[in-house]
Amino acid sequence: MTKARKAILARLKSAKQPISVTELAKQLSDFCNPVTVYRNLHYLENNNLATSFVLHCSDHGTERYYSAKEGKGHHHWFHCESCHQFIDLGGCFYTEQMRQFETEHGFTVHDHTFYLTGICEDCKQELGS
Amino acid sequence: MTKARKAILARLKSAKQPISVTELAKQLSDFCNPVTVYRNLHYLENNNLATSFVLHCSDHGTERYYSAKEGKGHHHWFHCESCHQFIDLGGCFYTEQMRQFETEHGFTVHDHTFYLTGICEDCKQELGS
DNA sequence: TTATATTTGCAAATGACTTGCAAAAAGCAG
DNA sequence: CTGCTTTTTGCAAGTCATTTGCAAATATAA
Repeated sequence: MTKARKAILARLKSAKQPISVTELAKQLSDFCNPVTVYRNLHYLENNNLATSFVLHCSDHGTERYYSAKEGKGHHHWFHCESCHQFIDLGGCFYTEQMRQFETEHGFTVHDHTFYLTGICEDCKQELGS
Repeated sequence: MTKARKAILARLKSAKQPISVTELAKQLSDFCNPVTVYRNLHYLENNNLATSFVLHCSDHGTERYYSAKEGKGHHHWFHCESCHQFIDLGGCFYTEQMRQFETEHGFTVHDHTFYLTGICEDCKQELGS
């Protein structure tokens, strides 16, 4: 495992929440090229060391967010469109419902996407709304 | 309302399922410029005549999909990554859960995204899997 | 430690989506 | 209708996330 790869994975782990490629590349800019970040994220995801999802945020547009895969199954998140922090909503609570949809409609689910966007508690206070 | 606008809205209505801007622009290519499609979709969404969401599909990448807003509240969809048809999962079933998350975490939800991707019944048979 | 395979950086491409600007169409007052 | 103001359109060009070709650099294996 190369040092760039190691650094990227380490940053994903320390982040404790999903992080966009743009942000990750910025943070590691002294360390490696953005292209290397993209390529290693693909590598990590293919090798089950990271997961990602695409999220659209009004400030930053549509971006893919990555997090380290460390045992604790699939999670869903709330994203604050003011401070851009994520809040963990806990483990995936849709497995059962997805099974139901599968039998009801006959399709096979390969993936699912769920996330919330809005304003977090702290930002609500700061913005006085 | 201009003829381009009318045509776009008509197509959204006749589609009965979300349609990507790319696809919509292709279908209306004899009729108006893609830029006009983009601009009118923004107009329609701002005026509550259309809704959209961002979906990532392995074949077509990340695109925004639009549908006409005709009374019948917020819906969620399954997207087949083979034939690229959508299957309606019915009205939104997350309102209650979202309220719960809001009180639990103190944030205010502005929007939520949920969709499934996979292979539909018909395509499973055709692909013999 | 040399030969082979993988990874990196750079430059350039892709593709969805946006924007500036001047011409064309739509609305509107008289 | 007709002239005038506002909105919309098309075109060209620009963003921005993400990908790709290629040759140099690094890692891995024999």
